[in-house]
Amino acid sequence: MPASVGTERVSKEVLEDHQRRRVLEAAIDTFAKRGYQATTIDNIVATAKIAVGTFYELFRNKQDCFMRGYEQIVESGREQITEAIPADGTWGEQASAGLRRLLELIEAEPMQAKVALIEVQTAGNVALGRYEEVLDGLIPLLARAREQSPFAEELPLHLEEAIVGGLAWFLQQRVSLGEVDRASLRLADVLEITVEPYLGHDATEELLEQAEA
Amino acid sequence: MPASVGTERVSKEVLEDHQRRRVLEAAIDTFAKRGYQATTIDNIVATAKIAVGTFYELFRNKQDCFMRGYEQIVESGREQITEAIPADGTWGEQASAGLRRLLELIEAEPMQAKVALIEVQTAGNVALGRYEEVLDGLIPLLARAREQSPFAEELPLHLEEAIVGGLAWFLQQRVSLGEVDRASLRLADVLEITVEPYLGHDATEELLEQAEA
Amino acid sequence: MPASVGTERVSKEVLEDHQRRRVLEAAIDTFAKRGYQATTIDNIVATAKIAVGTFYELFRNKQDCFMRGYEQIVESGREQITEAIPADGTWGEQASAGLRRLLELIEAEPMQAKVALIEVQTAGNVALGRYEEVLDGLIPLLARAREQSPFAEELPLHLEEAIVGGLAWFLQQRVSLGEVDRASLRLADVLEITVEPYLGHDATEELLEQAEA
Amino acid sequence: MPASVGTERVSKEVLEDHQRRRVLEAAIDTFAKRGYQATTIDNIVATAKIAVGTFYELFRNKQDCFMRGYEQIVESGREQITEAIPADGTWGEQASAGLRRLLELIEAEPMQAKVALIEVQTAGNVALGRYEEVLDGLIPLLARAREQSPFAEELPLHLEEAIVGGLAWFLQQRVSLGEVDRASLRLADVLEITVEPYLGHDATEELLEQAEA
DNA sequence: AATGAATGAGTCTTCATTCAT
DNA sequence: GATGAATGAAGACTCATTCAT
Repeated sequence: MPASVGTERVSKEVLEDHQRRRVLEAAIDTFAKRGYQATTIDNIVATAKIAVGTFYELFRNKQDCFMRGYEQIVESGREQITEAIPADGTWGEQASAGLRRLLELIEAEPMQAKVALIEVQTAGNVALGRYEEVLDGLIPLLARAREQSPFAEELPLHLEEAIVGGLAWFLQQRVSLGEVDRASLRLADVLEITVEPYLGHDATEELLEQAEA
Repeated sequence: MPASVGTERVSKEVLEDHQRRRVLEAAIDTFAKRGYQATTIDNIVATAKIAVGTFYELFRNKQDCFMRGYEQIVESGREQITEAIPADGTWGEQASAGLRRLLELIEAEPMQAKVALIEVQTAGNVALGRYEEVLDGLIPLLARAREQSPFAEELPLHLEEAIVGGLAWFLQQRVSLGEVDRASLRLADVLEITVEPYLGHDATEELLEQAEA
Repeated sequence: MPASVGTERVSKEVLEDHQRRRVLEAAIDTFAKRGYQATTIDNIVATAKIAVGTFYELFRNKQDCFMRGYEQIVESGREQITEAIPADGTWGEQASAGLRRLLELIEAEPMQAKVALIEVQTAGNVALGRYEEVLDGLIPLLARAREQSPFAEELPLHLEEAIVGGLAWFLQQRVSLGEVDRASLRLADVLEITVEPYLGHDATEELLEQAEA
Repeated sequence: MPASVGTERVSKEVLEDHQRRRVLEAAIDTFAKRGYQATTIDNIVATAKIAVGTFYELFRNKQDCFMRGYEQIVESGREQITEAIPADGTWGEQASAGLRRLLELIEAEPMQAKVALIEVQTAGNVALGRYEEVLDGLIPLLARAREQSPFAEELPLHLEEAIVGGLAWFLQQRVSLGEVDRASLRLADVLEITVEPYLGHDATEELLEQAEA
């Protein structure tokens, strides 16, 4: 009965995956509210309404749970941002669209944002290392702008690193203050941080007007 | 005997202060080596060669000990950097001199740097909040450059915030990789991140030549 | 439909019995490899390729499973040893044949030997009590030799108890070291422990020659 | 102040040792009453009237606690038995005196006897291994009798092993049934198991009369 | 003033057992 | 009849904090 077995197996894995996702949502909320260190397994299972044993069926331990939650946030964020980026746009248009979607995501899911931007730095060395990896992954995307930059010659060697750090810091500040609404978290500010160094003031203004149209 | 009592009290406080400083050094090393969360009171008192009771005589708890250590690092850093800044220089010269001293401090005391740049973010919300305050304290110092900037009109609203975040990120990366020597942690890179946005490429180059002369 | 029901019931019981036997083999292997305490129900069902629920259909709990495994080993051992004993031999010949078969069984099934001789002592008081019962069951078999012993008058009151303990200890040592091959586990040694006290040195030698012929 | 420091240190270690001994007594009682596996740290600390943390100050874990208890029993037993053995006696007289003292010890401290003879076999592989070592340590003491045995030529190769196992088994049975009084645990039986194989029936009888005189 | 032994609350983690499907 | 997901009780162990000396 290979077909039947196959179906069963798949549905089992799917079910487990589905539940893991559900529990991760609860876990992310808990991590966001209490902080990684202050969160206990009991807190998570109480929020997720599962038994302790079930938690350990789904995750190796608290660290594993956190990391999977982080990866889920990053992955889903990446997907949604990629979706928002027009394939045939200029670099500036793509950056603008992607960042706009990023801000929308933060506004829509501030808990996830808190975990992905703040708690990840407090969740031990593994998490911190992964966080650095994720941010470093943005560097090549930024670097592509150099080709089109009128100031290409003069751009600092570590510009991308500085921009990534600056953007992360800017967002982290807003998120930790709970200022995640459209009015506090403006595309203008974010474009000035990330795009203007490459394209200059005027081109950035134009992108902004385009985006708001 | 008010005078006598006064003297005793002062000398007692002075003594206690002196010991606290000594213990803080040990604590900072321990925090740097093991990470804030993994550090136990026992670890600290073992390194400092004091008794547990004495620790609680000097500090309210681990958090208090960490915060005082952090403040000590920040305070001593601020003093030494202030010392290095020429009172009669231009903003660029002052920034250059201050940052140069900062890099020297990081190279001289990598443990302190690790605590002040990395561990502070993992030591709970109080510490993280204070860290943000300290970084925000740099904003007005940077903002003073706007007056002298040829591009004053075009500078982004949140430029300072982005620069501070970018600088912190850049330094954090180097420190966490242990790359704190002169060759890895170059003044050129740091000036490009912090000064160039205000003064432009050429002026920054000049400052660099000046500094290396 | 009493006949039908009867048939069903019998066949059901037979089936269940068959499966239980199969599972017990897996359980015995697991107990031998991991030790009684370290063995979990999950270990057993994984080895036996059955579901947890099925395990509880077949056994009341881990203890019950172990005890049935132990009884199975003892029963099958008893049967095979009985088979090997010549009905018309002298006591010495019967003892020699039975012990020879015992050593062959240990060599053939070292896992079962480990469970029956070692793990049984660590599986709780019930198991230990049953183990003592089984060994005590050997006492009358040995005691039959008194009638034929030239030293009958002088034989110690508790000779059988001492012999049983001595034999068990000797075998336990070999099994726990994995020395269960013919060369390490010699009939000569075993006969000297069990038979010589009754029949003396020369008669035992003769039995040995007979056995090796 | 080296003397003072020295004194302090010694007294500290002595104190800790003293307490450990006190706790071990409680632990031995608990192990004897509930069995090794069923004994929890909480059981022990409740009986010893100490805090959990104190337990872990004194022992690495339950296993460590048990092993130290076992070693203490063995050591103290060895000392007292050695004391009881006349330096200038024949081997038979020494054996008789030593075994007599052993039986007295078992009667006086049945809890210790239970731990040293029974629970040790259920306390995991390390304990079982050490138990075997201790019993094996008796083999050379027994083997010394061969020199004086009239049947030296005919003695089985593994006689000592069998005697040790037989004696242990005999004692274990009595102890597990609680039959540890003089009437149940008779020197006569023990001498017949251990001495008679070497010296024969009559010499053993004589030793017994001597001992009871 | 300094010490460090003692405390016990708080967590993680395992695993026997149940029961809905 | 078989399955294995879910349960949660139970136990080991850590470590911040106190307090008698």
